[in-house]
Amino acid sequence: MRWSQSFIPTLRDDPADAEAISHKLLVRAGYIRQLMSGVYSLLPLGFAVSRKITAIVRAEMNAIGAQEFHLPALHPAELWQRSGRWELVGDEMFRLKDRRGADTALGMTHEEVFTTIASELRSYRQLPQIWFQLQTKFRDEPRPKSGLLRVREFTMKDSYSFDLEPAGLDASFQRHFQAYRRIFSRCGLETLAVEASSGAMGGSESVEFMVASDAGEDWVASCAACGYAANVEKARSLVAAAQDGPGLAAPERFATPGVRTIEDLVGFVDSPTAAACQVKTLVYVLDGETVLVLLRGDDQLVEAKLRDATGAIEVRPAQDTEIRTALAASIGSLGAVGVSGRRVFADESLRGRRAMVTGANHDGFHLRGVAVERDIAVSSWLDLRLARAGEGCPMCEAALRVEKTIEVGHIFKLGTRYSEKLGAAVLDEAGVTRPIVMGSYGIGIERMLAAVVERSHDDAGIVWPISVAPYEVLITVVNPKDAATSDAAGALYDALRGAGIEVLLDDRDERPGVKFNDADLIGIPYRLTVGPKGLKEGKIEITRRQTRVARSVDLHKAAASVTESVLEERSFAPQR
RNA sequence: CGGGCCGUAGCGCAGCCUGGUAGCGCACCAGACUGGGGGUCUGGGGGUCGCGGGUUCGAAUCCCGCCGGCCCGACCA
Repeated sequence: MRWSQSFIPTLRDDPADAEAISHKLLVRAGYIRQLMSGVYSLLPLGFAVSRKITAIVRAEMNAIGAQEFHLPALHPAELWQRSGRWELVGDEMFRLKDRRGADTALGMTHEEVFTTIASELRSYRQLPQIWFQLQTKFRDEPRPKSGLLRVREFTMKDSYSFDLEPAGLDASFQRHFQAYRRIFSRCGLETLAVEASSGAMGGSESVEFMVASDAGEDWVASCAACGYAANVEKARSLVAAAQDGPGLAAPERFATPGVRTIEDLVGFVDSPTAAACQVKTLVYVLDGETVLVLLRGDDQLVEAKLRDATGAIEVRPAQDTEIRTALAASIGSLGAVGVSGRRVFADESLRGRRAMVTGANHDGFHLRGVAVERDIAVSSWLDLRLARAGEGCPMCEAALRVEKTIEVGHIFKLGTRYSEKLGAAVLDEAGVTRPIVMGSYGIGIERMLAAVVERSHDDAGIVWPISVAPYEVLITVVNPKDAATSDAAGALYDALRGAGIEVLLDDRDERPGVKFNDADLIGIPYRLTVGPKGLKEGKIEITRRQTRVARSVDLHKAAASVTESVLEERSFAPQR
């Protein structure tokens, strides 16, 4: 492609309010433009990268025997009502009515539609199956942000496995795990595979593929010693057992005027108390039922853990009036001592603790000398707390690291939830009807694109790995008005294209500096500089974008030399 | 959904407080010079000032409502 005839609108200024670096760079370098909140156009360069990524995804999915489909984005409500998710997913689904008033929705995922098709499977002998598609998903995110990292419309590679037995699902899951590893690695992304919460998707087990980045929104706890890694929504950790004093025979009420928070109580003049010796009492509403959630004063609740442990669908903090109704006190003086007739979920770290301080359910008063097991009617002991860096790995006790990450892939073992509801079953060897055991697997294509940029850029712009670069080689024509330069560059361009190399020819009538800066910005791996200076010696320059180191080569050897380098670098992609 | 900020040329912004002919930089068009890291000069084109209503002789500016965008929080498959 000749740059002078293409649409590559680079900018000199950063776009306003672009937070993530990938967002800034992709806009400035002319890869994407925003249309509305969380909705982006891919410009020719952006779409070229997207095609590179999807080609890799396709190849690796084909390699595990998956078959490609293309399903509708527009879904009838009835399908989602049958799976029970019409209500469940709430505002996150874009809903519309057709001209007859029928409810429809834009698909946010495709379990329902694929399962409907899978209901045509009749025999266990047709299993296993792996089906996939590259399709647009719509999710009405409450807060789109960070450019392509969190959007409302995006391309997803989603696949679904269909097996007779859980053991078969395990195998399909493993194949996806390996395929995902190869996909991310071929795209130049180092990923961490972590245990994750399955959330509203349901199912028994799930693994997320995470790319370490400050632009991400997920926190992951990991152990360098044994390899344990989990999303903090799921991560367990070991905390040192607290050594409480002997405590009191019974809880004792004391006045704490003006104390509203754990911090206030820590600094309370009359009777200061470390946060670790307080019981934090939270009031939550689980599917309409008001419950108490107890944590150590210095711990934070992970709502996903509460949701997973209780199986609740809607989990939210209680409102002030609901709290008053439940405990007859306000935030700041809440406690669970003496509470009955209400479920109380306590974090494991409170087990056996004595001499604790907690609210007295009377504004301005707290209780001390509370022995949790003696004084509080705990319904269930659960792991509910947020794991923190430095705490012990649950597998090997080494110190955990906690880092911010971008989720680029997520694989789920679904089981029979969808197949049972939507009637996808086969006859087994004994002639017995059995629901198909399913898995579902997703990769966000544009999010991957942004993640690569987050991980691979420098002060001057993007640095694409050759596997996903929009072009492999950029030829910078220093002075297109110089006939010798223009001819030499044109000949080089033709030669490289003839050799199957993807080349962009920067033949714009711009100053050299403009072209060099744009070249760095858009990030193509190899840049060939063709100009009068070098040509006088019969030379051109080859510059690697990554290192920005240039070497001079003879003009007549250049095409062969660059072709060799590109082919060699292409082959670095890990093979199966 | 709560808190904050912002909508003026393709992009980045000033003007608004204190109402009176709509501006600047970059980009764009024409021409000239120039040509190895965002060059110089000359001349030009481009605006329902987010939308609607109100106040006023007169509104980008003041008032009300709405819409859109961004950031923080909540939420999130």
